[in-house]
Amino acid sequence: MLNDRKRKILQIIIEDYIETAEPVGSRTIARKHNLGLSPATIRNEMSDLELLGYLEQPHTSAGRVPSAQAYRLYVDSMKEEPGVLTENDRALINSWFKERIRSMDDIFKSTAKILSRMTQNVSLVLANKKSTARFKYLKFLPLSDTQAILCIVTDDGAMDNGLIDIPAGMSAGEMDYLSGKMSNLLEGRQLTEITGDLLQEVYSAVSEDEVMLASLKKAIGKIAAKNSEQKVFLGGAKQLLNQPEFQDVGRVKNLLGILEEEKVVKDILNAGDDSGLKVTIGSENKFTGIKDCSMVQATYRLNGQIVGTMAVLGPTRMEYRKVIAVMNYLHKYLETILQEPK
Amino acid sequence: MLNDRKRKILQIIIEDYIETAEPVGSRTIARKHNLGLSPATIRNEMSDLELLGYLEQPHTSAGRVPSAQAYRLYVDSMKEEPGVLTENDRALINSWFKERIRSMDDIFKSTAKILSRMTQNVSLVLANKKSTARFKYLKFLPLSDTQAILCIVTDDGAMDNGLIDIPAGMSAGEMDYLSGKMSNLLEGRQLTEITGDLLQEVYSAVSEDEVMLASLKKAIGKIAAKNSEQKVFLGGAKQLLNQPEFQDVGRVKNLLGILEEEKVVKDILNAGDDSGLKVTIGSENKFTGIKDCSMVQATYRLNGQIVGTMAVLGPTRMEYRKVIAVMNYLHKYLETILQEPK
DNA sequence: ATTAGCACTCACATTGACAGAGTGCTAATA
DNA sequence: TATTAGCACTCTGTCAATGTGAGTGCTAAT
Repeated sequence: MLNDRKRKILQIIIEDYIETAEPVGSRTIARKHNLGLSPATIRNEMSDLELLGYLEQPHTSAGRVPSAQAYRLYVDSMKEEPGVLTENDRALINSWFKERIRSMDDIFKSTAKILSRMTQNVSLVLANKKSTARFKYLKFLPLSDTQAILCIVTDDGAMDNGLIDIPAGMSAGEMDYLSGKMSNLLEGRQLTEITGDLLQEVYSAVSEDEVMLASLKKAIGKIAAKNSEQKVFLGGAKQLLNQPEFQDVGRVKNLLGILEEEKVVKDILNAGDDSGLKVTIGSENKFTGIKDCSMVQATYRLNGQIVGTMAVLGPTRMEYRKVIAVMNYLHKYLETILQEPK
Repeated sequence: MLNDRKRKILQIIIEDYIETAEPVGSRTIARKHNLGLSPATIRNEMSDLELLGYLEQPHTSAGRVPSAQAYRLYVDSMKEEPGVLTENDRALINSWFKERIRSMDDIFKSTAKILSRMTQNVSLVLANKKSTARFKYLKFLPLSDTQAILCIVTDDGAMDNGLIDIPAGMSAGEMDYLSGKMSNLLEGRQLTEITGDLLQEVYSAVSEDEVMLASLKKAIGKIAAKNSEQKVFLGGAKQLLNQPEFQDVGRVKNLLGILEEEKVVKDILNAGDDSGLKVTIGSENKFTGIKDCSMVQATYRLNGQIVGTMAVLGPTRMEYRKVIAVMNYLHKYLETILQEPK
């Protein structure tokens, strides 16, 4: 469809525009790149490219600007030769992570930070906690005469707890007996499975106290909810202001408003649960408010399970090559980190 | 020091400027407020006020703008008649909280949101988790042949856990014995007290396994660290852009940069651990980067313990009256909410 | 003590001229 | 037939000149 020369010129325009944020003119191209072509020829080609929908003109007698369609082509053709990070950048990432990972949360926080730092754009990281951990056993730890702590241990070694009411005067022995029985009956179930009905069934097989049942239900519900919680980490909102397209305060306000709504951010990130890297350009985005932005998004998994999603959000004029390279590297890096049990 | 008329005029200027963000001129004052004074007289008074340091002139032949000193006076004189929220606003706050409080975190999140909504400024909320809870008992829950879960229960009913290594083949009975002994020896201690030395001492009284001791140390350290963690909640960064003083992108960038550095925000909020409400105006702020802003800050407590700090940060031209009213109300409201155990 | 009047200052908006960068078209050229 | 030189034209951004409006300070009159 596009001959080599057109393709070459288009690429030059895109990369030039990405770099300078200024409409690119024929003369500039001829001067900067040694194509052996006069500005006039280039003009003709550009005219064609505009007709084909790859270029746009902000106004007569301005240079030209790549269209969403052009970026699409650019990004797609990049898939074959993805571009690599410099040794320097990789070292930076490695050392950054080495220094500050203490908890799971730190991993996500660092990811957000690095993404925004290296790409000069906003980063969004969604930590998925939709756990598929299976129930292993539960235990009651006495607290006072009428209260105890419910501990739930899952097969991935995590545990959680909640406060429950117990019949006054229940002995430690009784509690152990109860928990042992229940553990046997519930072992291997998904945590989310242990809802009202199943719990009721199991419980009534071993005890009759209604108060305790009710508080057990409540506590387990809370734990299950917490375990399927999704957490959002943002980074680099301020980088936005370095981008010329966000010199307009209205636009910044718009985007900041979106980023502040945690629910919206979650929706955006959850939408892209595809495999691998996904680039959405301009109006390809389905969410109002970011239709004039581009987003590069990747989902990372552990043993097939989705652990989280990371994304870079910025103007359509984005350094796709660099962004994709960073994401690819981070992606691989994180999967190895997550492999080691923390 | 200031006679009544000067005081009155100064107040008018301050409130007018807070409302319009435009330098206030003598003629405007005469027109808007029925003082029975001609512009010329007002001009003379304004001239005096400028000499006294209460007013500033952006340039000759512009109106005048209140100085930090003027705001100081304004805020101080407000202490006597603090200003109250409208019934409407109070209802708004009440219903907001009623709807979304499920966990402790929700309280802080909501606080941040409301503060920024109602004041049109950035809000910062610091949740203090510097717990003074005392150790109650610990328990080991077997996980595998070489690992167990350490549960630590404190006297406030909270509990925490961590993974530890155990000597291969340790029986449940042995674990119970060990935990019982240690619990007895440690009961009543502050969590942070149980550092290396004390733990070592207690542990060596009951067992000799070095591997287990090491991993115990690590796990308890982690738990103690987590319990003294402080969490920051922000709200309304986008409101900033509605303020005329933040039409300048550079200034926004500056402030956003600060807000993104969690550590800096913590420092700022921790600095004001005074009692009650604290207003810092302009250069009264000790932190570079917000020296051209004002901050209203309140610390809330529960049984004398500091639970958190909330603050509103904005331009020196801030609706102090409203902000203070909101903070006062929230402050009281939160203390009653926090009273009820969650 | 207050005020009317006046000269003066400064920011800001408007206008017009002009340079710079770019385009499209046509005719000449390889 | 593809390329290019040349030219007229268009649009933006900048700069200087100018006028307007809001405000001040001072002086003299009330």
